[in-house]
Amino acid sequence: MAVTIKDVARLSGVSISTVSRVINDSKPVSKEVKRKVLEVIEEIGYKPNEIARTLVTKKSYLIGVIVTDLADSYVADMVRGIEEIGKMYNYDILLCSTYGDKEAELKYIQLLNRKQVEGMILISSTIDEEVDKEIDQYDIPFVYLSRYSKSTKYPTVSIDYHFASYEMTKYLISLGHRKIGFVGYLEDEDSTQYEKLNGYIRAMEETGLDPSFIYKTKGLNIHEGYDALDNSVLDHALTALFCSNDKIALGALNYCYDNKINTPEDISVVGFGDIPIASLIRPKLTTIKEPFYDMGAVAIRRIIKDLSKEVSEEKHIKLPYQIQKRDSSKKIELEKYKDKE
Amino acid sequence: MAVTIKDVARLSGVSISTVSRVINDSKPVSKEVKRKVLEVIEEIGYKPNEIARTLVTKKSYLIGVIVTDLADSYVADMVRGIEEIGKMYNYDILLCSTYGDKEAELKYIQLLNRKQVEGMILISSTIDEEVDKEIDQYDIPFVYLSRYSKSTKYPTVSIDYHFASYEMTKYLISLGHRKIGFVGYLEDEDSTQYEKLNGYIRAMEETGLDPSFIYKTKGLNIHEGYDALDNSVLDHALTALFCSNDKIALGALNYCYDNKINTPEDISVVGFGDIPIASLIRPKLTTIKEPFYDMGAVAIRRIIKDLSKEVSEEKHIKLPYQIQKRDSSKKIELEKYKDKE
DNA sequence: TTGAAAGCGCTACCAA
DNA sequence: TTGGTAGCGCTTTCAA
Repeated sequence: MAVTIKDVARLSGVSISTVSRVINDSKPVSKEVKRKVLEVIEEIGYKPNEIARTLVTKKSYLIGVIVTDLADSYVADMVRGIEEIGKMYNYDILLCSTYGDKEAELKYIQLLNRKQVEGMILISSTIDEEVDKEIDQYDIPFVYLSRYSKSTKYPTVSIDYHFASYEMTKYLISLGHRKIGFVGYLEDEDSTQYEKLNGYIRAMEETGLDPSFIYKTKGLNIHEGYDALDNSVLDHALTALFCSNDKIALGALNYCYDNKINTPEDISVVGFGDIPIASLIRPKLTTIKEPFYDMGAVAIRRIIKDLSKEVSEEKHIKLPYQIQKRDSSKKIELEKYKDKE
Repeated sequence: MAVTIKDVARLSGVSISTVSRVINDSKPVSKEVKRKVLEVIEEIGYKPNEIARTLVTKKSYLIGVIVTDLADSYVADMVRGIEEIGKMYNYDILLCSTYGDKEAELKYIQLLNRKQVEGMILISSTIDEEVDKEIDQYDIPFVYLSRYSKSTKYPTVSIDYHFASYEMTKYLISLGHRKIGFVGYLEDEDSTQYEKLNGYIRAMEETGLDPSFIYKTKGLNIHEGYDALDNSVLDHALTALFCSNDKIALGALNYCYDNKINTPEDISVVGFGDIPIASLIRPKLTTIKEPFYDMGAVAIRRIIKDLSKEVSEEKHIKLPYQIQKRDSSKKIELEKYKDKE
């Protein structure tokens, strides 16, 4: 059995109240008593039991974090942000992975609540009503870090996907590209994928270009980006491909490599996200840098603010992003462009 | 205030003992009473407070996991293994990142203990005595998932780095390579990097080859792999480079790319680890697949076994690995080989 | 099969 | 400045 506050009290000849006071520095304690108590604590290696503490104070210093899959580097990045900032406020992270299973999500929300977490952050693949309903039952701060933007009454942290996408498309156009394809996973209309698509469409239409070169993937992974492409890329003489995320872009890049389409000479390929690998592959991928770490950091800051009863700022926080111009996109050469026209 | 067991007891007209019995299914309770209690629980949405439970049962169902950095994909993989298996036994993960700071490591070991974790897994960049001493103070199961192999009295889970490295070198030799360089981070003699180096040396010497083409990096990251190389690669007419980890191999690959040395035509480059990116880049990297997920899984299994007082198997568990032969390594062409001789 | 009560380790109140 | 004590929400004896 570990040593408890009682042992300390007994050994230093004071009451447990006094011991409690010195370890919490909560009320004045005379110098000598304090010294003695500290001495005993040091000697017998007493460490307060946080569980007992939590039971009475109601402060667990625990934040529940439910993620889809840590293997996604952007998820890991978000968790890093959450954890690092949380630590600054003495909060610890209780981690659960759902692997996209909605039932698991529901289950973990309950579980974490039973474990008395003070707040929860959900990095989810979906936002759905059942989850909302479940969260409703608990009275703790909650933030969505979702790739879906369907309106929810709970706070979210994200970037302006539509505008980012619009800007990226404009950038490609400014490079001289006219026939620009969009590659994305267009399954769920509430997904950010659709926001990205719409940004693309708006930019194309504004410039009087044809926004109909759309390649639908069957998922968000590399091989699905690869599989979504076919000969029509060449047939349509596309000179640029805007992929809705970096993994899909990687797939596109590999498709080009395998089909002897040179990047960026023959075709520019750009992504979205800026996961670590984007700047490691050759050619380095032009993409939109999403501030994943910051999203995590902001999410937990928001929770900590809520916890301290500070008035919360806006509900849906949008963070800045950046277009990372790298080697996979290139100004179109005029002659070549004319050839293809 | 959340509803407690008292509310349930009052509303269903029984004692809290009885309620406790039905929620835990610990002692016989008459059918009607049980039904009634369950009904009330459902109605008012009672959820047991795990903190209170832990205080009396001493079971927190919490495993502390201290990692270096989640951004390293292998770390994330290990954590996945830990979490998934842990969940099967109802264990949750309390996550802390040290970013290589030993002080933080020590601090978190204490913190997690105060939070009453039942076991701890340390994914560390080092194994050192201070940490060992700190762990000594607590009486909970502990497993090292370290990249260092210095002997420690605590259980470890790893692979046989020496032999894996030996085998990989032999594989390169079997491909016809004779001038094989080793690229690694040889700072700390207790590091697994040295085990890998020794595996390389043994294989080379056994075959009567010169094992002195050693490139020392200044760290384990891509750019450090890149920076470790120089013209001597060409001068020595090396035909293969064995890199002590995948990131370093990536750096080597990039170095070759930038210096117009074709991989694998001019030089074979192989790595160690098989992080996700290894099979995504082109050419796909030949490497040794370390079972990161399994290492995590085995580590937590070991802890759970310890917890259930089962007799523990061997202390230092070695897991199988695989050589992944991919596109960055290639049989040497005889004519070319002769040219270079 | 049930209830009363002790107690887990701690904080916080009240009284001295 | 100190000590006594109630009580956090629960499990687990012990007795009925």
